[in-house]
Amino acid sequence: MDAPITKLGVEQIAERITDAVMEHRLPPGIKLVEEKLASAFGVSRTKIRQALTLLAKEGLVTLHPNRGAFVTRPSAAEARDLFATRRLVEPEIVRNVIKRACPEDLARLSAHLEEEAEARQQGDRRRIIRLSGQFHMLLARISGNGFIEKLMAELCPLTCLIIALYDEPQTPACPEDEHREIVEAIAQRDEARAISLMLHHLQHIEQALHLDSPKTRDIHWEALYG
Amino acid sequence: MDAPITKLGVEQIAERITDAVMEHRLPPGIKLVEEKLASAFGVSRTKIRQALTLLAKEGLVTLHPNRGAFVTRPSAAEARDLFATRRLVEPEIVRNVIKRACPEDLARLSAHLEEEAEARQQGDRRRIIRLSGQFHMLLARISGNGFIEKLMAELCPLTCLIIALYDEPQTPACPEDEHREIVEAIAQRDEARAISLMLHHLQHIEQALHLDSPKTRDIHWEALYG
DNA sequence: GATCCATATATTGCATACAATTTAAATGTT
DNA sequence: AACATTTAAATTGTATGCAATATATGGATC
Repeated sequence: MDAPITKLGVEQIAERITDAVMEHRLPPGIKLVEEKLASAFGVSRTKIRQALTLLAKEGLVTLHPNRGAFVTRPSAAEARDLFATRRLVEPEIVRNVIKRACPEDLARLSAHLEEEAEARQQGDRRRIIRLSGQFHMLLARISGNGFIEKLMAELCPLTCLIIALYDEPQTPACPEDEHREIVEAIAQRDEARAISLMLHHLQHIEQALHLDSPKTRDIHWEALYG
Repeated sequence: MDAPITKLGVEQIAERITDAVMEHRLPPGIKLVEEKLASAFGVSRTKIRQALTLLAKEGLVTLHPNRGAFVTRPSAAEARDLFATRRLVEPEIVRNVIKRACPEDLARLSAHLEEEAEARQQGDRRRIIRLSGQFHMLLARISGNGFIEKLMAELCPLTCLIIALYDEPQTPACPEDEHREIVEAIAQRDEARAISLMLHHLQHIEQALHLDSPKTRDIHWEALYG
């Protein structure tokens, strides 16, 4: 992907691949050939292999024995389970954020909203999608529960994947400024409102998906290298 | 550990180690030397390494760069976060189990209770601890949400680890027959009662811990090979 | 032209070898 | 004896090589 200043660790490789998936640069179903990744990242296959097993554990990648690693294509059922989980967990995140957020945390949230606004103005759809996911990951981090943070760090990239599969091609990534409203409610310590906004936000994302129509969306190979 | 009939896969190795941790055969803080594990499982270090990175991602193992892999010693704060997460997730599991459990599932739960009773009668404390954890993992599996199942598959072994660190040495693993009561309430489709029992159950486990006294419990090396 | 089979290529799975680093032991000094 | 310093052993981190498997290619047959 680009020239390695210093040798990348397994985690960093996994993170790079995750970012690529979140930005829809790696579409669901695409095969990840170890050798290609190895030369791309300037490391040996051994490390790539470790990164891929990590990503497989996260569910972002699916391993087919003797056949290789593929970016996961979540089923509609899995998509529903994912949103059910997020509806369960994210209200708790909001509660804890309201309890524990210090001024610096709120500043970080504001800064993130700015980034999102910027990406939206520039029409940088890929960055919008990634940042939308990372907003929820940031909230999870601020909430202070490492287990929930880790869970969200898995669910958000998967959500991006689901959007890639089931969303209408040119839908605006995250409906408008719902993130900003959530942050405002948090800043005002209005728990009920913040939770309600969060749940509606999740509902909007899920409703925008076509989880019923099993459109076998294929990979646009030509667009990949266009 | 024992003779490999067929070559073990990475996740099987991770599973074996997880079981050993759940049964308190591998105490928190102990070092896992790659070479030792490799010869024990009859595979090369490459595979062990992959298994360890997996376990590290789960949090069951902590990787110190250039120094090796150690069974995690969860802090009191992490223990509290873990139980907070379980209190959030397990009621949802109970709800879904009541919704979706078919007769075979209930039979499986009964069978598990029998196993637990047997282990308790035999005074096999290690098996009791492992089975107690696996009861919750079984519920999670029956609940049908893969993400929650995976989460519980991480939290339960960690709970065993926390018990090893913070529980009084000879406390009865899981307080009596609370599992049986939960299963009964589930079988009767009594959601409110089942959730209440589950929450009390978790509370009992957590209350039995001494999360305040930071007793630096060391490893009893002599007992390990006694 | 489609289907089957054989061969060749590409890719994965795994163990091993070696360099880098840490830990333990040995030696010397105060 | 306690402490610092050097030397040796053990262990991790990484790349590479080779066998096993899967995929692709190229006829041969119908």
